[in-house]
Amino acid sequence: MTQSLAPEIKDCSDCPIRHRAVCAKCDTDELALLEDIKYYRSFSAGQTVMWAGDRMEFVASVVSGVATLTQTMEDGRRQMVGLLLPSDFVGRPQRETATYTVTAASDVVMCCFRRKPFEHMIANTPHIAHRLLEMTLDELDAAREWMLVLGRKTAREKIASLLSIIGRRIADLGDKKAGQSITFDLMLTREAMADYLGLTLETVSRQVSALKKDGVIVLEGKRNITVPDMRRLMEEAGDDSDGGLLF
Amino acid sequence: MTQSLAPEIKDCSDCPIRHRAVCAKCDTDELALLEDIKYYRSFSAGQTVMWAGDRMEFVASVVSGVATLTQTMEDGRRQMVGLLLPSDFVGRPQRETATYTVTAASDVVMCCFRRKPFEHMIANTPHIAHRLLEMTLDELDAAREWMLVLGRKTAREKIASLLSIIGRRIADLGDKKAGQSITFDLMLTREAMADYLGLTLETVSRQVSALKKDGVIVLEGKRNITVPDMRRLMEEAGDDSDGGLLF
DNA sequence: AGCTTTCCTTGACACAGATCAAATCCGGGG
DNA sequence: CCCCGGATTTGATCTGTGTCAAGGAAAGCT
Repeated sequence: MTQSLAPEIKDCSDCPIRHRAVCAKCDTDELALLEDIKYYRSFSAGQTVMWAGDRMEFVASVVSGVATLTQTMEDGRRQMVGLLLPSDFVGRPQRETATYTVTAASDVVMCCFRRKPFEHMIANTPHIAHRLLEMTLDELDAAREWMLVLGRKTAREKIASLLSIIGRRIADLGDKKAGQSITFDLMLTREAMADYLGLTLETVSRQVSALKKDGVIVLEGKRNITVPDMRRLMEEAGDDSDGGLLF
Repeated sequence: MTQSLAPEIKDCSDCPIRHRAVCAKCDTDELALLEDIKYYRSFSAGQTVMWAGDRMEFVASVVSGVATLTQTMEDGRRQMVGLLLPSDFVGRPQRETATYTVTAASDVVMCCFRRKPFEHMIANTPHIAHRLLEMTLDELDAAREWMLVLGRKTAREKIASLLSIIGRRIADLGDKKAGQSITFDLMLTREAMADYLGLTLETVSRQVSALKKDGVIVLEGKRNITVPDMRRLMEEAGDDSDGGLLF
């Protein structure tokens, strides 16, 4: 539960997210400036990275692992509002306090930037500002896709949507195509899935079982998932199946 | 139903959204450049501004009126994913085709920029790029707040949340404080409200009636709403009532 | 090994909100 | 002033998902 596990990465040129993170467009000189204000931190599964309302000392990129953004109501109802995979950006420049609670869903390594110097760099480094805008627009699109899931899809479609999205992002660099078989580890508990989908964990469990029974997915243990036919999964998600060509 | 109604605004210095829109930070010279690539368009209530999948010829700011962003599933289920009030930005730079359908909920005037030249300006005008980033981050926060509404709130809380958000934005420049009485026109049909909230229009109607019966709101006609006590409304919305100081 | 804890599954039942169906309201056109 | 069509309200019933409850399985600790 301590914050240990010194990561092996030292140099940006070795970094696994070098070409997708907020620094993607930076040239060598700009990277050198970033190196000055960056430091790595590791979090173990379950650990809270940042509490909503806390003063935000840094912004960061997820290097490895999965983290979640959640919002909680006074009576305890909880909704996940963001799922952070490697290369995703955490924190909002220009804001003093965190709006959401950030939690490590698995062991996580983050590349942190001290907030003030990073804000300064945004103002002076168009490559960073533009990349951040691009990433924020992508997140906004993802959030809007999720609003459709939350507002209009059935429980079964919600589960299929979640698996489909995670599957696509995980198999991302593995250049898979729709229709092929994909295997991945789902790094979320049933409860976290429920929080993402606006369901109860019981309903999540039942629907996962149902998708398994119907052969849409194959489970090995509780978390390792194989999708024999991605197109089938996307149909179950209620997505336009023509969308299979995208991503 | 035609696209007419030439707006009276000609010059940016007269513009009602001058200090809140994407151009808020521009200086005189930059505004002059924007004037060259801008033109006004009017849309009457119900008219579609842009279809999802269409080629996007322009991006725009809403000058007056209310527009909606919606997403539709193959079987017709519909979810609103954005509510565009004056000063909000429409369209995504760097993207050829529209992702969402944009519809005028009331009569709307937009300040449109031809897309290509505008993208060029973003690249060369930090004031615009930064303001756009800021606005996009705000929209992302709004989308995430909405995910909590869609995922975890009851029908009554959803209605109260919608009224609370619209009320706050409308009474925005009218420097109202929490606890004061606010009156405004709700420019949405019950169906549009339902699409925003992930409900059916019947449920919307019932819950609006219930809030009225309980004195949380007062109706004059179908659309004109008075909120005697904003704090009460926010409690009904399930929001932390301390949040009443913000906005 | 046995114990504890955490996560997951499954079943029985309740209820919020959906669905189906009618009636009513209201503004605009003739 | 009456008629028409869309928007809204209201009622009756149905159903998907939540809630409550009871086990089961895997993983870590002593």
